[in-house]
Parts: sequence; C-alpha cells; structure tokens
Amino acid sequence: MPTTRTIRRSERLERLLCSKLRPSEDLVAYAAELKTIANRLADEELIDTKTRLLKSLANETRLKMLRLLNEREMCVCELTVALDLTQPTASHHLNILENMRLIRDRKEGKWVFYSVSKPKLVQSLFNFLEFPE
Amino acid sequence: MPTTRTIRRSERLERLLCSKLRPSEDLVAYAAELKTIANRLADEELIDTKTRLLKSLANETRLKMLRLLNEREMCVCELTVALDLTQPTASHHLNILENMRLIRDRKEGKWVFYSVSKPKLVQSLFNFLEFPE
DNA sequence: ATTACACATCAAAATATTTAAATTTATTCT
DNA sequence: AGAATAAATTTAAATATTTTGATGTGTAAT
Repeated sequence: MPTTRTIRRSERLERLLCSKLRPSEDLVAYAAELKTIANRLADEELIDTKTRLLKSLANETRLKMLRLLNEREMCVCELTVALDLTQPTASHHLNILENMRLIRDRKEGKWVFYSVSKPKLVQSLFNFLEFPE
Repeated sequence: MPTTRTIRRSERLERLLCSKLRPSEDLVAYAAELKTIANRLADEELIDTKTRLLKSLANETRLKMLRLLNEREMCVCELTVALDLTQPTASHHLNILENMRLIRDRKEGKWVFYSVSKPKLVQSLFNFLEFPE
C-alpha cells in the first residue's frame, strides 16, 4: 500500500505533467518510466560496489596513503611517520584500502609492507582526480 | 616539542633502519625524507579538494542522481519518484552535488530542473568506476 | 491580496565514520 | 622458554553524515 509520502510525490508528479513541461500525460506510466530509468542506469548491486569503492577513497588519510604506496612499498611504521598517524589509525585505514583490494601486504619478519595492488585502477583514479577544471 | 607518540614512532623507524630493510641509516634524515615525499605527493590543499570531490560522490543516492542527470535533465519531484526519496532528502543531496559544481540548476516556474554541469568530468568518473576488475 | 504550490532550509534524531588507548597476535632474538 | 616488538584488533568516545518533519521562500494562478 502506498504511503502518504508516495501519494504526495505522485501528486507533485501529476501537477508537473499538467504543466506540459513533460510529454507524458499518464501519471502511472510516467512514474514507472522514471523508476525504470533509475533501475537501468543504477542497479542496486553495481551502485553498492561503486559506492563502497568511492567511500574507501573519500578520505584524506587514505588518499595520501594511496599516493605514497603508488610511489613505493612502505611498512606501517613508515606510513605513521610520513603522515603523522598513530599506529592503530594507520592500520585501520590500511585495512579499508586492503578490503577494497586497492593495496596488498607482504610480511617480512615483524614488519608488514604495503603496496598498490591494482596500479592501473589507481592510475585511472588519479587521472580522474587530475581532470582539468 | 615531540610528543610521546612521535618518540614512539621514531623508535620504530629506527629499529626498521637497524634491520637493514631500508638503505638509510640516519633516523632524522629518513624521517624527513618520508615527510617530504608525503608533502610532495599530497599537498594539503590538493588533497582537501580531491577528498571533498570524492566525498560528494561516495553516496548511493548521489551516484544514482548523477547517472540519471547524465541521461537527462530532471526536476526535484521527478528525482524523488525515480529514487524513492523525500523532497528534503533529494534537495540535500542535490545541494551537495551542486556545491561541487557537478550539477547545475535551471528554474522554470515553480520547478527547478537539474542537469550535469561538467559532462566530461562526469564521463571521466564513470570511466574510472567502470574500470575492469 | 489570497491561496496553492515546488523547492530550500532548519532542527533534531538516527546512523556511520574516525580516532586512539588498551589489548592481543605473531614474529624474532636471546 | 621468555622478553621484545610490529602490527592487528577491540572498545569507546568524538565527529561527521544522512534523514525527515516542520517551516520558510519565491512563483503563479485566481
């Protein structure tokens, strides 16, 4: 059953159609069309995957880490010095990047060295970020 | 004056240098080198700008909106129907995208129509997001 | 002028993210 | 085996983001 909100949205859409700013005159058909476009362009699973990728990147510390690791492999203690972080904070952010498979780790003795695991994907990100204007 | 945390970080870095896993043997010089690399690759202003851009994109609703608006101009009430949102929620997210200049608005009577304002930048984003693997 | 309306804005609650002290785990060295 | 130690994990507090009901603003129709 439709909620009050849904009804209110339909009423607004209907008044938009009455205004002739849109070709359609059939409220139900037009609402269905809008939802269909949304589903076609942005299916839930794809959007979820892409949003999680963007969320993992949308953080100053993680973006800096990715730039550093794109330059060369570093262990956690090097990253804490380079970026002025506590060790748990560094580990937390590294874990988020690693979960998204953007970086990988290599253990050597007591140290854990991180590096970019998908250089082409990371380059594609930097290309986007450097987009002019 | 250095904090306890800074001292602890330096001690770890010193032990890393003792392990010979890194060419440098000079703690102070190596710490300075790490910070220099960080600053060169990721100056604060650039990182802040890029992080704000990524944050504006790292949300399911806003990513869906951008895909829809990339297809065609829509007014707020169309977006609320397409994406099943309340009107204030839609306005809130549109405002965030508009603040980042990703979309723009055009007023017609009582309606406000939004569209992508930087198609090439948006295309560059979608290229990155569609990156294989 | 009054009313209706589309959308913006405010305010408060719900939810998610970030941070770091404390602790645990796993490795090395003696 | 025991001590030292790099990093991971846990936990809780601080901070930021998201959501929506209520209200404000500007436009258009009567």
